[in-house]
Amino acid sequence: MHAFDVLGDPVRRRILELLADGEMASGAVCEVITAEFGISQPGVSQHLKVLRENGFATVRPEGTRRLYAVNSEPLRDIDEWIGRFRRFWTPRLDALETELARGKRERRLGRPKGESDG
Amino acid sequence: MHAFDVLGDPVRRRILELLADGEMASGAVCEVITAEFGISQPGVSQHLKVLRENGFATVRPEGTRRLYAVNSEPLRDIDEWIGRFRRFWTPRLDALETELARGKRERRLGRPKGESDG
DNA sequence: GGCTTATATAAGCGACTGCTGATACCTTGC
DNA sequence: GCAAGGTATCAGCAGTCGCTTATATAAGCC
Repeated sequence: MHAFDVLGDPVRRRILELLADGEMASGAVCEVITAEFGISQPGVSQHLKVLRENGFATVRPEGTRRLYAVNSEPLRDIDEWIGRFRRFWTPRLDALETELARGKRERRLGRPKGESDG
Repeated sequence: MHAFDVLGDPVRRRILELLADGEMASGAVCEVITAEFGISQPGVSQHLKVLRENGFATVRPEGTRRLYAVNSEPLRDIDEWIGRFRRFWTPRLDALETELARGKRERRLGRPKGESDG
């Protein structure tokens, strides 16, 4: 499943918003989602599974609970894809932001300047 | 259809990449997509329709041709949603980028400082 | 008008997704 | 061991999406 497909579902987007504020147990996520979307516990669990299997979330067991947290890598990939279009709404800041983005990428990947992504 | 659903399809993402380089006629898009994905002309036309109807592309007739171009608004919306998670991969530049983003939003919306998005 | 080119729409079908109810799994505490 | 709470998985079904073939629309040219 492609990252954009994962974010195509409003329930999954909402779960990520919840996790953005910090770790949450499956049950806590379930309470909120059940209230807001009216879907069942298995439904929520399946969405958590999709997030897990596509790298958007990590799990950590704690007793009988399972604590979920955001894993930002796929979101970063999406951000980079969107970056291709950013010049459409920030024509002036283009150069600065390209520089910032390049700096970030290099810090992350430990790569020398001037190598392309391919 | 939600913006993320629109981008969930690889064909539509590719079409947007093509349009990012400038206006293109339906037929020209069709040639590339047909070659790369092996789908028919109506298939491509249907994807263009989805992009149109969801505000990702605009059309301009020119003779018998129809010239498509990127409309960046929905992409900008996605960018703002992703922005909520940007601190996960750029913790240090957070403040600077928040400032940049705020500046952009105000320039775009003509709004005074301090009003929230809701 | 009639033919050609460029593009869009319609109808129908298969595949996939997301939901539910039922059930299995795993950890804790008695 | 057994019961209970917390969570994940299974089976099945309905709705949606994307594809194809066939057809319609519209502009240009003779």
